[in-house]
Amino acid sequence: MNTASADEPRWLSDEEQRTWRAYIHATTLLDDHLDRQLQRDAGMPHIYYGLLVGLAEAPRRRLRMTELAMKAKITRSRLSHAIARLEKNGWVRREDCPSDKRGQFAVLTDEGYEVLMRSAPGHVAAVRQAFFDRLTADQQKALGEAMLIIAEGLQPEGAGADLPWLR
Amino acid sequence: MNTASADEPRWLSDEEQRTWRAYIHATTLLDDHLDRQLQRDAGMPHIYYGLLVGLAEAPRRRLRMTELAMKAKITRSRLSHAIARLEKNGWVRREDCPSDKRGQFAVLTDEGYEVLMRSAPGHVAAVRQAFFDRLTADQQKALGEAMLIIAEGLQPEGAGADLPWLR
DNA sequence: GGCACTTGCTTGAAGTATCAACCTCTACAA
DNA sequence: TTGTAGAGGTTGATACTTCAAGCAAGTGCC
Repeated sequence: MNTASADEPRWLSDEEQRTWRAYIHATTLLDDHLDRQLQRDAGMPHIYYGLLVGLAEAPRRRLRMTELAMKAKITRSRLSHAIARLEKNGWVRREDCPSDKRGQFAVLTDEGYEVLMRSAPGHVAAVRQAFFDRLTADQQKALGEAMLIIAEGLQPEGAGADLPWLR
Repeated sequence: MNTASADEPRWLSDEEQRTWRAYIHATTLLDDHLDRQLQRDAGMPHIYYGLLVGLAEAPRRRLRMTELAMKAKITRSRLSHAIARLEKNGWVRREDCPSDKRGQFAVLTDEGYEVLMRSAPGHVAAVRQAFFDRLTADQQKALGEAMLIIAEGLQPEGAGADLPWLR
C-alpha cells in the first residue's frame, strides 16, 4: 500500500526542508545585507545599483526600458518607477527613441557613472566577504550551475520576443 | 610585478561574474514567482506565509516577537508591521507575556491555521516545480550546504542573546 | 529607593513594489 | 484608409519595507 494518496501533496522531506530553509535564510540575509550596504554607501538599493551596472555595460550607456527590465529580471512597471527615482538623482536620463515613438531609452549620465565607479569597490568587497570568500571553488561552481538552472526555469523558455513573465 | 595594486579592488573574475549574476537572477525570479503564487493563492506575500509556518511549528502555536523575527531573519520593526497586517486578517493574535510585561506573543489563530493548511499544498508544489524538480540530488545537497554557510556568515556568529543584525 | 542603561516592541514617515488601468504608437490587414 | 490587436511604457492606489525615534518595563548598581 502506498502512503501517498492521489490528492495528498508530496511534502518536503526533512532533507529538502533543511535545504529549502537554508536557501530562504541565506537569500533573505544576503539581500538585506547588500541592500543596507548599498543604501549606506551609494544611496540606493541593490536592484537600482544593478540597473546602473546594466546601463554602464550597454553600448552608448543606454538601453531601451524593456531591455533593461529583462536584464534586471523585473517588470516594466517596477523599472519605470525605479528610473523615475534615479532620474531625480540625476544618475539616469530618459531619451526618446527616434525609430519608435513609443520607445524610451534609459541613459546613464556622467554623474551616474561617477556614483557607480565610486561605489563599485565597496560593493564588490561586500559581495566577496559575504559570498565568495566563504565558499570553495567547487561550491561556487556547483552553486552557479544550480542557480542558472533555476533562473532558466523561471524565464520565458521560448522566446526573447514575447515576455509573459513581465506580465 | 603584481597587477593588483594595494588600493585597486579585487574585481570579480569572469567566472565569478557569471556565478554572481546567476545567483542574483535566480533569487530575483524565484522570489517574485513565489510572492505572486502566494499572493494569488493565499492572499499574502511569501515572508508572511513563513511567519505563519514559524508559529504553527512552535509549542502552543505562539512565539515571542523577537524569537519569531529571528526565525524569519527579519527586523523587529518589519515583524511588527507584518503581524499587524496578519492580525487584521484574523490569522494571528497578539497576547501579553505574563512574565515580562514588555513582551508580546504572536499567536496563530485557528483561522490562520486553516489558511495555512489550505495554501500549503499549492505552495509546496510551486517550490518543487521551480526548485527541487530541476535539480539533481547532488545539486540540492551542494546548494544547501553553500546556502547554510552564507546564512551562518551573515548572522551574529557569537550569541543568540544579543542581536546586532536586528539593528 | 533612585538612577542610568538596556531590552522588547511599536510607531510614523518616506521609499519602494505591485497590480490593474491606461495611453500612445506600430503592424497589419481588410 | 480605417480598424484593430498588440507592444512599449507610464500612472496611481494600495501594500509592504526601512529607518529613526519613541516608550515602557526590566536590570544592575549605588
